[in-house]
Amino acid sequence: MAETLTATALTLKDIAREAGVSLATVDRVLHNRPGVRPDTVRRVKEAIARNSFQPHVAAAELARGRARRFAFVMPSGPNPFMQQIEAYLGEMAAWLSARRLHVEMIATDVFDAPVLASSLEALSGGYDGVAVVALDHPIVRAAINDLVDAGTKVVTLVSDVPSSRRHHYVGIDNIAAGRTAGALVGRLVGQRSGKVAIVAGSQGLRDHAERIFGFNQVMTAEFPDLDVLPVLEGRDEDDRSEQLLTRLLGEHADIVGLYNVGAGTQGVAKALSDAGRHDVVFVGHDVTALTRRLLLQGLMDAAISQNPGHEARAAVRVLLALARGEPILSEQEKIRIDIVMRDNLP
Amino acid sequence: MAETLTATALTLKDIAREAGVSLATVDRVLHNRPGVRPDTVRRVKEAIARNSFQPHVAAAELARGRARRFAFVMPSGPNPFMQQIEAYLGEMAAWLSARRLHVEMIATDVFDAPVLASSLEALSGGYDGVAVVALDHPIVRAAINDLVDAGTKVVTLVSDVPSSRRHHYVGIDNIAAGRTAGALVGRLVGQRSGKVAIVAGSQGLRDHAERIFGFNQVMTAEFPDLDVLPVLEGRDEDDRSEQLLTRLLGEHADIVGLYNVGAGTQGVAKALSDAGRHDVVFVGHDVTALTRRLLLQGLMDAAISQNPGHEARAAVRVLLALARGEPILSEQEKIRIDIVMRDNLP
DNA sequence: CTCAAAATGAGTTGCGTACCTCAAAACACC
DNA sequence: GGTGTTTTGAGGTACGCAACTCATTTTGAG
Repeated sequence: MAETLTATALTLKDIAREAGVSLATVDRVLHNRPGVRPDTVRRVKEAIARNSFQPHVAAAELARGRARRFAFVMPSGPNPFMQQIEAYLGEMAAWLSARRLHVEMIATDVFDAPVLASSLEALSGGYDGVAVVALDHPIVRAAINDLVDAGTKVVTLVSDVPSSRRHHYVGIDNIAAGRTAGALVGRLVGQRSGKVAIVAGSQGLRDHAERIFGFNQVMTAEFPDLDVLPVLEGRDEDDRSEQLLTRLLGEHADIVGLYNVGAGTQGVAKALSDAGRHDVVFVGHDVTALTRRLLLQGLMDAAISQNPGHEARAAVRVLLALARGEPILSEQEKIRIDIVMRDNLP
Repeated sequence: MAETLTATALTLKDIAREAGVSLATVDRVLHNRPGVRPDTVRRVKEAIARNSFQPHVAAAELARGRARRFAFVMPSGPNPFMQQIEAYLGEMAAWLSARRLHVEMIATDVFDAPVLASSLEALSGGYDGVAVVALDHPIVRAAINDLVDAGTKVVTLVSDVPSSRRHHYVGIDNIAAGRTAGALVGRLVGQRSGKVAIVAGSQGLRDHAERIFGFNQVMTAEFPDLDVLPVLEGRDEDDRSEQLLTRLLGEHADIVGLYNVGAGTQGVAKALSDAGRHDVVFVGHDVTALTRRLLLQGLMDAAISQNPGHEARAAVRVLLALARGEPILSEQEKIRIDIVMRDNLP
């Protein structure tokens, strides 16, 4: 009836006795310090495994003395999504402080590869962990690898650099996000047939390109009656997005669906609204003050959300687990693709 | 450019000096131990607040020595959702063990109020925290309150007992879940008009009643063309749900939507399938092996999910935070209502 | 067998808090 | 002013581990 999920608590001393060595040797093995014969290492590790020994996190943390320092390298300029991440980190202040963790925000131009790379290089040595919203570019990749080689734990945030040796990626699967958007547009359009517009920041951005790819995948395969128009590149700017979309709406009276891949939402909404096209199914990304309002008004139909709060906390937890050498709870740290409609607005 | 989110680390000794008292007195204040003059308490608390002092979690945890014991009181019998929660707790074994936390699963008949109540009473004193899937019944409420009075931290899981003095509820807002289901059915049905069926376990279950309430709210307000039929009570059993629904489908040729509020999904799917009614928009709850298959097949259109992994972890984290006297990260522990369609299946 | 190098043992200190004891001081009351 | 009670101080021990020193043992090469 009652079943215990955890073992009884052993200490390093017990492991030392078990392995027939001294505490000092166990310590050397545990921290990969030199000067232990391979055979002895094996014996100690076996004793650890045999008893499924876990070092007491609290004791280890207390003993190491120094506080840990993490840096969050984020885009400069006003970006609501990033501001939310920052705000959520602020909410964790007490949590961080109780664990003697220091988190610093570092703003830089993450869209300029050399600038970003030098910002990263500048961090070397000073931090135990770095979370970075990274551009996928060779020079950035090299900077990340340098950090990793210097012993710093690195996680990419929101936008990944899969070719680098970063320890972890905290963000969504953008192809799946695009697919989800496609399915939503297609399903919500219903019986009608017509054209579907796409507004993106730039097809050069990895995440945007992936979303568009996923979106087209679904549209082609499942909604052949819907005709996807060429992508408008609004550069995530409101004005430009509005102009481009306004022109497109004028050219095509039969647009029934719209996928806004990135930011520039304000402009997209204005174009739709001014053209009186409230019937167009409008799917976009992220829950912000603006998209929340648009959803409630009914102008926007659904938002694909990646929960900035979760991303911020996951990044911190992953960096901490990496720094401590703990395993990562991958299920917990995986960022899910949330579909947000009016009635499940968080 | 760089901005620090945390303060520098003080210790209790610093606070003692600041307040002009001894360490012992600070300790007494911090742990609400008797024998300190109100005026002195104030001075100490002021010093703590003035420096926004946070006790070092690791040190506190180490010093207290005893491990913490938590109990999870869950339904006996084969319930896939509960099995998932249990599985996720198993995945946390290393995490729990590194923090010297002991979690025990206790199976009982949670649908029998007296049985559940006595199971709860039996826990008194033995545990630091209890998570319980609770029926909302006066005798259960009393048992929960007794636990709370005995100093045990109590969280309700999945199903709440709001009238009790439980410290926290880990689960979704079921009215909002019902509303979301309603919006999905309405939107996915599209232009068509017709009837909508509801299959529930029982309207006596709080969570089911709340979901139906939310569902009807949305249908009435936003989809007047859809006619909601009386609720079928399938008791969460496959056979019964299938029979009832099969009859209903026979009686009404114009059913265009279906909301399955609880379990019995297998039966509901069979009824739909056997009747050849693949066109009916089918929205249900929870992502299990079955609903996953149905979503991929296209027989089911969307599942409202409450992420059992998140619930399991949140319950543990909340109990731990309560036991330590730490603040709860409410954003983090809030269980979101996930809309799962084929393309964002987790 | 010798000797240096490598491996290991033994021990210490400190991290910040909890929890405890005992004595001293302050206070209230008559 | 004396009494008893309440409040406070001073100090110690323990928690489990990290990180270090230094002495001792073992090993392997010549």
